[in-house]
Amino acid sequence: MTRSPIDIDRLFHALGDPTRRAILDLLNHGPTSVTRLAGPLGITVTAVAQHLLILEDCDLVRTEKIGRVRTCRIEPSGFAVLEKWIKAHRSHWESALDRLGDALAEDEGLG
Amino acid sequence: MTRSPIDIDRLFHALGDPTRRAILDLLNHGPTSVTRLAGPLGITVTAVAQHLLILEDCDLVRTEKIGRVRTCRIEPSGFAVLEKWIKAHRSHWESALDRLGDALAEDEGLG
DNA sequence: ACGACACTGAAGTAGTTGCTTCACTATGTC
DNA sequence: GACATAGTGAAGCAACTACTTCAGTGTCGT
Repeated sequence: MTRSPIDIDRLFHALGDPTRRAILDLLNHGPTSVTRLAGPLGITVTAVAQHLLILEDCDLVRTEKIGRVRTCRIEPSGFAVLEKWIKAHRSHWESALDRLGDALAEDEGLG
Repeated sequence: MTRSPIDIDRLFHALGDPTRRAILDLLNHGPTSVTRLAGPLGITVTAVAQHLLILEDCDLVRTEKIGRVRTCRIEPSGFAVLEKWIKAHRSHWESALDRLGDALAEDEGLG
């Protein structure tokens, strides 16, 4: 339904930050709380909460607050969008490889 | 280990900008010059050159200056790094799907 | 040689980002 | 009820980003 470029824009932007990828790595070991994320990352819970908003916004993470604890976990649908983008572009850079081969065969003639 | 090198950091950051992805889209139609990129993008050649430095830095684009014209083309190796990162992380969010399916089923659209 | 062309380098700027601190609410425990 | 715990909201700040303009440098056509 959402095939706008804004989707992939937010997705790449979210993944472009090392702290956010570190959060994803931590969540790969299983769901955990905001405070338990902040510890190993060496930043405040406020900072983690801000990152989580961004990660949730592009469906890389899903969070659910039960009582006073917000439990965070990996949300696969965001990654699916990423894979879709790559799949859509793979043919192009594969053909770039072919073109390189052609260029090597014909050597020159570009302008 | 899946400890992210600086490589993937620059890669995601490069792809996080819509103008840079637009440059890649233009280059998908074949190699072209800096000036010919600047036109459809509606920005100055200086801005394009700055983007190209970033794209070259993470091997998404390769450029070659012949005479006074710098010819830019898709460089597949950067995309290969991206695919490698995804391949390394896919199992994690697939197991997240399993965990989710085991826990409960909220309605969420996944194509 | 001269001017048009393609690009480069430096410097500046408005807007964004990642993080902080402080004050606050809501929940669990005694 | 009192206190600690878990997280939220607002405001502020230093660093960064994407662009610009202006002044070059090198190259091509005539």
